[in-house]
Order: sequence, then structure tokens, then C-alpha cells
Amino acid sequence: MLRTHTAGDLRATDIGTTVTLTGWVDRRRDHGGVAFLDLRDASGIAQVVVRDEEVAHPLRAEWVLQVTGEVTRRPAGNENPNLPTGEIEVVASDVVVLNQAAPLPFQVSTALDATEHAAIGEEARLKYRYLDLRRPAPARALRLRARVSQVARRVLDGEGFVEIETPTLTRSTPEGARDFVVPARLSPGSWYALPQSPQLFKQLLMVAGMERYYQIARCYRDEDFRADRQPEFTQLDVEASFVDQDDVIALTEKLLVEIWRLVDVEVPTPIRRITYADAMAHYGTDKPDLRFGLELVDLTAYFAQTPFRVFQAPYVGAVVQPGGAATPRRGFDAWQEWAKQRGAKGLAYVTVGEDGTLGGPVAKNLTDDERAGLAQATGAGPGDAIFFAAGAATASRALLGAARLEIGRRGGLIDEDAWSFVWVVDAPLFKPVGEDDDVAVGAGAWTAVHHAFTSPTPDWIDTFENDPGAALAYAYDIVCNGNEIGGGSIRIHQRDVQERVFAVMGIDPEQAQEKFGFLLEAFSFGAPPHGGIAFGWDRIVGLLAGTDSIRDVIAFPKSGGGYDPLTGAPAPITAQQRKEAGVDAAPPKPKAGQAETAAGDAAATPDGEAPAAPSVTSARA
RNA sequence: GGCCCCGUAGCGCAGUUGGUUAGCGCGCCGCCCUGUCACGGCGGAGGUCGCGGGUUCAAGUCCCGUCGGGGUCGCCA
Repeated sequence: MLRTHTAGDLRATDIGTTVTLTGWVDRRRDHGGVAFLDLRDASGIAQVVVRDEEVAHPLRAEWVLQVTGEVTRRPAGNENPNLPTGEIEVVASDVVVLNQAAPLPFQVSTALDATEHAAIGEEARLKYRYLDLRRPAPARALRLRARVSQVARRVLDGEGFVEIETPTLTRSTPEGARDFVVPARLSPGSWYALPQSPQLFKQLLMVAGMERYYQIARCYRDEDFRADRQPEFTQLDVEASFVDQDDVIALTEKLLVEIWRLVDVEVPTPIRRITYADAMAHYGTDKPDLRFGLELVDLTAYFAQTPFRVFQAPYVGAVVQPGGAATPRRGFDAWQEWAKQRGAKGLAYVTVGEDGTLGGPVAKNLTDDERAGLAQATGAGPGDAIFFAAGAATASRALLGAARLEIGRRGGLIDEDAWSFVWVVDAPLFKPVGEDDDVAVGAGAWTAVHHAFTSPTPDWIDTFENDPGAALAYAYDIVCNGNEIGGGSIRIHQRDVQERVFAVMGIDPEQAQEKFGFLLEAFSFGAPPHGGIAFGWDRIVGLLAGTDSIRDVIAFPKSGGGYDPLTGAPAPITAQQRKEAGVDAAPPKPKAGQAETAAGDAAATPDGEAPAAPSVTSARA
């Protein structure tokens, strides 16, 4: 090693020791005659005293040095309580310049962190991410990530799970998102797809008898990006055979407890479970933030006889804003705009005066009786505002749910130090194929909420086709502070059940064979009952790191549009590359390459049993 | 794809109702400075105001388009 000690670990107990340090010049303070260098390495910063002006003067920020000297106690009164090493300094006897550094695009030193000067645009940070990562906070996020992964491996290894890698060059299969595709040089016109998740492979591993699998897996989805989305992201992917929902939940809780201990938080278990229906009814979302109350109130019955046209709707609901009555007219207008921006007609409101009288444009449209009981029905008190949504239940609840969150944020009702975990279970198995449905795999009136291979709950497994809209899926999502951090399901493992599910979705056996043939064939050879879960690893680490953006917990993230400011990817390729890759090759006859992997006789029903398949909600990053 | 916001020096920003030489902080360069730690002092360099049109006597400023970035809705089974 080029050093004997690390800078940030030196303490008063090292006084008298001669040490050799290596690191970067974080800052320098040259007094002409004596100069102070803040030498930074991964462990932290130590002050180096250089008394030779000839040596100190030419040094610049971020030069790489090897410094040998004696650790001494700082002169009385010169200690720096802001540094862990503030009691000591290293009096240099020898300074070797290991490398120089060009003037930097932005200042690496975070000495100015508390000031406005520390703010650096994300674009600059990403373009020079290797400089950004020299700073303590960004570096800390990556180190935390490594420890989170370490814990997961330790826990899962202890439970007998096998870490297995699956392909990233695979076949495009009908999943939810758009595939990234890669040209196949040896088969011009044919393409690989990058996996949206290891879903299919992990189920094949169950067929393979691995019984317990996990992987910290990179996933790829070619969709529009957000702060919390990247074109490539990471899941902790888990699947096990011979398990039921409670087994997966228990394993997950064990993982979460160990992971959150990294930030000195003890997650209470068992984690509360609520049903999808309750989540939608009380919070207007399938990923409720339970760090605060303000549950939605269903007023459909209350307004059943109302003369107010707007409230003559299949659903009327409300959410209360504590203290909201004081909102100026302009503020309520802003709420209207806010609601319109998310596609609503508006957001009706009523204010409750300090004396209990109701105000706002809506109040006068209500009957005396309705006005009289409204505060009690909604739980609103004097000084509160009540927001209403009326119309289709789903859309109205979504609006109220979003309003609830917004009220919580604006009102400071959310305890930012709190951790609130909840399982959302009993989601519907199917949803009607509507106009808003993008990927309808089948031609039926119903499509899978989770995916086509999620098992119905035991209560519904024999009867789901009688009332598809009411049937429940054997699926579970884990939600933390309003973020879906993981989700999974127990898969179908019986052929007849699978065929019945396909039937509800309007997928006939031939189509099933074509779309999922290789999987169905595998399942025909004795697939065990199995299920699993996948966790949005970037989001989980982001929560632990206390960041709003998963970009902070990814070493080299992409910016909007999937662009990497550092490498400049994506970039054009040469004509030669195009030719070799076969990018421009005419695709082979439509049918030819398609169904061949789907073994078995395409006609009639597929032979073999049916079983299960993919799961994993997106648990998007 | 819809809507909103932002592109001014290496970085972060300011720039009145359009007006003459486009400023500030940090950084950078030079000199000085023996106890600083956001060291300090003096001096200096650095800008096609994202790009292209248009309006105007005059555009960083107003209009249109375009590119890039951010947010949000759609989308992400």
C-alpha cells in the first residue's frame, strides 16, 4: 500500500505516530510560510500542515498526494470540532504529488455544503459523476446500497436461497412495458429483448427444482422516465417452491427488519395488512401512505337523496383538510387548477366556520339537513375545509387520494422520520378491459391486474369465472410510506386453473401456446406450487438514504430521455456496425420464427399440465 | 403524447416597463500572507445570453419554432 493509515480515522490516540497518507486535496489554506491542506480519502479528512512554502504553493484542489508526517495534537485553541479528526493534524515531512488535476467543472469540496454555493445542477453532476461521487453524501448513498445488498444476501443465504443469474439477452414476451431490443447478428432480422424482469426465468428455476432462488437483477423497460424511474433498474427478485402467501410475507418481513436495522430502525412485525378494497376506499390508492390519517369518507349514502346535481353520482366522497377553512379564495382556486391538471372537472369544497356554519360555493346547494350533519359525517371540525369528489368511484377516489396526500404534504402532517409499512392484499384478479387499458393480452372482456399467471386466492380458485370482477388475486404488495417497494404473488400451478384464467381473459389455447409456449411446456413437466416477490431495490435504498430520487442511489444514472450525460449514450453507430448487426435486415416471414419455440402441438389443447408463471409487480424502482 | 417551469462566465444565480460597456458569489490565473479550517489581501482572465427565425430605431428581455433539462398527467401487466 502507498499509505499506512487512512486520513479520516486518525485520532488523538495516534499522536506521536509517523504516518503516510494518500488522498486528494479537498481544500488548501496557504498562509505563505505555513499551509494547511485538507487531505481527503474515502475515510474522511485530515488536516496536513506543510511548512515548506516551495512544496505547498503549487498544490491545487483535487491533486493526488502521498503525505508522510507525524500526527500531532493541534495547538490549543486550534481544534476543529467539525471534523472527527479535528483534534490532530499531520505535520508533513514529505509530500509526493501522485497526480495533478485540471481545474474542475465544479467544486468537489463540500466545505460549502451548507451554503447556496454547494448547489450543483444535476446535469453537471451526472456528466462528471465521478467527481460528484468524491463528495461524501453521494458516496455514502452507494456505500449504503452495498450494505443493503449485503444484508439481503446474508438473510436469503441463511434461509437456503440460491443466488442465480439469468439472461439479459432473451426473448420478447408479452409483458407490460415496452421492450428494449438488441439485434442478433447471426440471425439478421431477429432481435433479442432485454428482460423487463427475470420473471419467466425464475419460474423455470422452480420447475428446475432449485426451490429457493434470488437475484439482485437488472431490469429494463423502455418507458418514459420520471424522477423515480430509470430505463434500467434493479430488483431483488425472489421465488420459492412449496410456499403460500404467509411464507413469502414472513420472509419479506425478515428481510425488511434486517435491512432497516442498517439505519437503526426497528420495523415492527408482523406488518399490518389491509385489503386492496380497504386501501382504495380509505386512501384512494393501492399504496397508501399511513404516516398520517385523513381517511377518505364515503358520502354516497349520505347524499343519496340530494337535490345537488353534482352529488347525484354513483360515488360521492370527501377528505378533510384540517384548518383549511382559512384558505383564501385564491387558494381554493389553486386547488381547482390542481384538480383539473389531473383530469378532474374540479374539486368541490365546503368550509366549516369557527361557529360551525358552512361556507363555500357548494354549501348553498345542500339541503338544511345535509348541511346540519355534514361536519359529523365527515369528521370535520370548526376551521376545517372539506373537499369532495363525485362521479365514478375509481376516478373520484383517486382524486381524493391525491388530495389527501397533497393536504398532508402542505399541512406538514407527515412525520418525515416515521416509517410506515403495510401489506396490501386481496387485489382483484381481473379488471375490465377499458379504454385506458394498454396491454390487453387477450381478447376477452377482462384482463389480469397482476399478470395472467397469478393464482386466485384459495377462496376463489373454484369460482372466479362466475364473477371475474370480484375474484381476488393471491397477490401481495408491500408499501412503505406510500411507495410500493415490492410485490409478488402465488402463481397458478394447475393446468385447469390456468386454462380457466386464460378463458376469462379471452386467450384460447392456441394463443396461449404461441405467447407463453416455452413456459407452458416447462410447466407440463411437473411444476411445483410456487410464488415469490420482487423488490424495487433502487427505491428501497433511496428511502433508506433519505433521497427523493433514485438517481442518487445509482452509480451512473441516466437523465431524462434515457440519455447518459457522462458517456453520451445512446449514440449513433457506424454504417459498418449497422451492417454487421443486421439492424436494417428485412424481418423473416411473419410466422416463421415466431411460434417455433412453443413446443407441443399448437392445435388442440397444450399437453402437459398448466402451471404458473410470472409475477412480480413492477416494484418499479 | 398533454400541461407547467428552466436554459445568461467552469459552477450557482441576478438582470426593472425592451435602451447604450450584461452583473454578483464561488471557482480559475498571478502576486502577497507563519495557525487557518467557507482563511485573508491586491490584481487579472473568462460570456456566440441553448439554437434558428421574427417584431422593433433598439431584444438577454417580446413573439414563433426548435433542441436540452426538470416537474406533472398519460404510460410503467
